[in-house]
Amino acid sequence: MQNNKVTIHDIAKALNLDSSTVSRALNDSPRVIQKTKDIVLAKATEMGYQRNHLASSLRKSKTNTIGVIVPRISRHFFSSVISGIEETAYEAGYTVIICQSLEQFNREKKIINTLMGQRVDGVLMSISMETKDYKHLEVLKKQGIQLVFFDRHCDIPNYSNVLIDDFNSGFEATEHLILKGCKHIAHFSGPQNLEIYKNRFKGYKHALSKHGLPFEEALVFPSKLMEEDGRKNSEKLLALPNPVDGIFSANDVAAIGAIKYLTSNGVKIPEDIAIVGFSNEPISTVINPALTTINQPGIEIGKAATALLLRQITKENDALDAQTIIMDSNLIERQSSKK
Amino acid sequence: MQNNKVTIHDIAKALNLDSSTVSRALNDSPRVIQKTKDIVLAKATEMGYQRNHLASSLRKSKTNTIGVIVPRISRHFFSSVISGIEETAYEAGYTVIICQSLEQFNREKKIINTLMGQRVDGVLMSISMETKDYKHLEVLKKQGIQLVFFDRHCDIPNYSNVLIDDFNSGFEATEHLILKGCKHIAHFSGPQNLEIYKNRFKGYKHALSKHGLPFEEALVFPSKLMEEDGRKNSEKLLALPNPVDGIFSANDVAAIGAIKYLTSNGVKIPEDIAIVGFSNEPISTVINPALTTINQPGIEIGKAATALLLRQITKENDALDAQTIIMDSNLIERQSSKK
DNA sequence: ATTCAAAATACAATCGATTGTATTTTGAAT
DNA sequence: ATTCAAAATACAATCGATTGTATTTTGAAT
Repeated sequence: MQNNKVTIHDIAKALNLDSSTVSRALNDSPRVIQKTKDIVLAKATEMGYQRNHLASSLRKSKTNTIGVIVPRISRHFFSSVISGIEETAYEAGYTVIICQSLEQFNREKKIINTLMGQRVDGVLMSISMETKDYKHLEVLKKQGIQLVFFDRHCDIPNYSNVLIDDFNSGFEATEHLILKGCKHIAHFSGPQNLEIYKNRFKGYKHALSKHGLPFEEALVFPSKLMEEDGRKNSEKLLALPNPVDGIFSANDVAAIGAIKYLTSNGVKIPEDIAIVGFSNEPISTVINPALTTINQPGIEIGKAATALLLRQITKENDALDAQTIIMDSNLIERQSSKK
Repeated sequence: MQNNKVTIHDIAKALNLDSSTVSRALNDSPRVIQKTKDIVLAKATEMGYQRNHLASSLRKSKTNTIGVIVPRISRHFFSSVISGIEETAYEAGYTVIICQSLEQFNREKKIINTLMGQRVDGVLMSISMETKDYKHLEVLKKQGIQLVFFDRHCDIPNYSNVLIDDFNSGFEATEHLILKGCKHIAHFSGPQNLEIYKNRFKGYKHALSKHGLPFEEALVFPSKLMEEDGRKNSEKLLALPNPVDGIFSANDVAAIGAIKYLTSNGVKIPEDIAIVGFSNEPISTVINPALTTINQPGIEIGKAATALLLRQITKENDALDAQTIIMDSNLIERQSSKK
């Protein structure tokens, strides 16, 4: 009928006990006899008691809540990371608050503030494309809130990371194209303030140099890697005097844009231009031709990042050093590069 | 250096004021003179004060937090609804906690419990495919927590909903196939405990009867509408004595599975079999042939559901009746049905 | 029956912010 | 200078759970 807000005091009154005993009984404390625990538990269930998480957290100054910030949850890679995070967090009795920065620096800052106000015990994040300034992250750390980056990290000391080897994956993607016989390989690069895109780019350059191919600035197309960027880059690329025969795109979405534009303009993929993407988004298997890409183990990254964060949260002294965990990634060959 | 946990008491001490005055100053109360407000605000900023949301919510018994439960965030429809929810909630000063049931009834129940423990002010949800029992939702309501369904609702009285007209959309999808000349139209149906799938199915039947086509039980393929289900249904469907020339799938994912299976088995789409999906997932534009589908305005549904929930939360008397809002949906014609 | 350590439970303070009521300060009017 | 209502600020209780300390109860040993 009415607002059913049962507290431990109500249970205590009903049983002629003190609220402290009820609290200890509900928390299975050794200081309360089993018989009392049974009685309290039965009464709590009967009265529909729900522990007030706010009051409990306030008193313990521990919320058992972690915040997660991703650029956008609609990216399959991020939603699979989140699934991994939830699984590990849930097993450890933690609640997860998921937030999207939508690639906007201002939203990222506001989210950090909200999460601090909510007194989360820790934060897992992948920074936005616009993030170049890290003051908001230092504030977090100063508040004693643990922070672990996954995928899109910051190259600053004393922060923990769970990553894949972007340099090596970029290298692998590019070398794959070279081994397929490509000689003029373009690169769709992402914002260079993000380490991941910087490293994929470096891997590309390294593969060229290892195989004696010249690096040409004109073959590098920087963008935010949206589908539209993939189309526009492809248009420019077709206008180059020296025809391109391979593309390594720093993500799948831009690669998809390229495939759509190129095929509808009569370019044969992979015969004329072979393409490799990055992330193994589900659409990479649906597009025709299917897209060769680098698989990132999202769920495992989420689990590892959460496990690391929880270790940092529950350690007694704050002496646990920052660490970086590198997860395995691998190239999946599909039609778009099968020459 | 150390845990920077500034409270209103610290500010009060530093300024030789009472904490109540500091609290009122920070909340811009008319009971505090502007000069004092300025001083307090400056000091709060200087000391790096962050309001403790837990303490504030506990005292006010209002968290300004809403919980969102979706089957899975990786479905584009749901992530777009979430974007709409976040936008409206954020503008109104609410924080959003996003949870995934992963289509599991047990997870849904646990999530409801967690959200009650977190003392959310309201919940927006789309139920899981396994949900047939609504006791956990009644508990929510008894606790005085407002609930609004979107998309996957329950057909029980006194709950608010934001929906599209699934019956009519199912009708439109099927009639579209009929107008394209299809005579033997199969239906990939979803779990019939969910109203949306029941209504899409009803729409399908209505279209058949309106156009004088017989309804055949053998042409209905019930499943959980995963990609694999689409493949398996297609396999069975090809084995039917009377060849099918059209498919209305209750979601895009199963339709994609069908397109993949059928095209790789030499069936021409749309010439041999025309296909219509449901939801307008992004992959429906990437698949070849592109999939005709029903567009659901995710962002608008999210906004409308949140606005309705907030109205219910902030109304004084609990006399606001439950209401159902129907949002516009429309058929998008693509290659998969262009005969 | 009495003693007394151990076991069980009660008391009371606390987490940090809010808010109704009480007190002090301000400054215009005399 | 005094008065006094209005303005500003202080006092104290409170939200609900937790936890260190104090008190009561239990039951074995005498």
